[in-house]
Formats: sequence, C-alpha cells, structure tokens
Amino acid sequence: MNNFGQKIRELRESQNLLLRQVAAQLEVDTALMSKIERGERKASKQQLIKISKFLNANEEELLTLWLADKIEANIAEEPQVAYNAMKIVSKKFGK
Amino acid sequence: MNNFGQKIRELRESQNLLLRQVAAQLEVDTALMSKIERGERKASKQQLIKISKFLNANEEELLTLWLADKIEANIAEEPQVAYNAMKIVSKKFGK
DNA sequence: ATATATTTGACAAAATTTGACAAGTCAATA
DNA sequence: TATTGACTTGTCAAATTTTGTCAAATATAT
Repeated sequence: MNNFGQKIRELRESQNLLLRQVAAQLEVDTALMSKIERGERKASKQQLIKISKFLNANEEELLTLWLADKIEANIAEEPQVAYNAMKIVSKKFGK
Repeated sequence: MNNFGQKIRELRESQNLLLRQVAAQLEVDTALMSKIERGERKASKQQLIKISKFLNANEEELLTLWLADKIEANIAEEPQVAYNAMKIVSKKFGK
C-alpha cells in the first residue's frame, strides 16, 4: 500500500522541492500534500496529472501505482478471498 | 462485471424464490434487491451475509465474487494500466 | 533557541452512496 | 382487453464518506 505516495515523495525529494512548492502547483494546502504522500489521502486524477507534470514524471507509471493503491485498499478488507477475486478479475483484464 | 448479482440471481431462481421474498429477509425494498442483482447497486457486507444464509450459499464464494466486482469497478476506469497495476498488487497478495 | 518544513487532529463543506417510494414495463391469464 | 403479479426504473432525501483547510503540534536544521 502506498505505492503512489512513496513514488512522488521520492521524485520530489530527488529534485529538492518542498511540499509547499508542489502544493502550490496543485493549489491545495501543504497539509493535504503531506497526506497524499503518506497515503492518508488519495490524490484525485486531476491532481495526479498535475503532479506528474510538475515532477516531470511518467504519467502512466504514476497512474499505475495509483490504481494499484486503490485495488489494494479494496483487498485489504477481505484478504481471505483476495487471491481468488484477483483471479476472476485477471480473466477479464489479463494482458 | 456483475459476478455477484448474476450468481445470486441464479441461486434465487433455481430455488423458485421471488425478489420480494429475498428482499423481505434483508428488510429492504424489492426495488433495491432488483438493483443489487443487476449490479446497479452494491450489496453491503451485512446484506451479503444475509443473502448467503437465506440462499444456502457458500458465503466465501459470494464474498469472492463481490470483491471481484469491486476491483473490476476500479479497473474499468483505467483499463490502460490495469494489467500492470494488478501485477503490483499480486506481488503482495499472490498466493 | 529560531526558523522552516512537515505532520496531526478537528472540522465544515462537498461529493457519493443508500434505500424508499411511486410509476413504469412486461408477461401471463381471466 | 383488463387485471394481476413480478420486476424495473427514475427521482429524491437522508446518511455516510471523502475532501481540503485551519490551527496547533512536531520535527529538522542552522
């Protein structure tokens, strides 16, 4: 769980940017940015797009991590059946 | 995409039960039951449990289908990256 | 110790979900 | 064809969840 947040934190830090600076681009409070990076809040898709632009990241890669977080959140509540549920889903979305 | 609803409809019909009868057990409106079977509404976990009892179904099996529906709903919005996102998730929940 | 960066908790506002109700369709049949 | 019974559909208010801000608390660095 928090694939997306970790990644954008890495990207931000490697570019020596402050939370405040990224937050300003998204036009949100710094506190919210902090929550997003720590996975306490989920970024909206619009925010994801802005972040990826500002950090010069690969949008598709971020989107992938972001979706993985969503799926993991679902699964976390029913770990007993997660594996079989994933198998069912794979049949429809497998490669 | 409506794994759960289809399954409970099958179960109900094979037992010659009316929507109204299942709805009564769950103490919900027949209209809502209809929506659940057609996947227009999601059953709550409590409802799932009651349904599975009333239809003498395997609760774990229904839970699996129900979770698969949830995951599919997430994925449907981002099919481009679905496969890779699933791969990330599998690493953590793979059998 | 001070200044700056980040985190936390509480809260209101916004968005989504839930379920009921009323009206509708469809099929069987009196 | 009128009625009845089973199911479906659209709409709405209520309930729940999510979102983002603010103020205060921590942490980090100088």
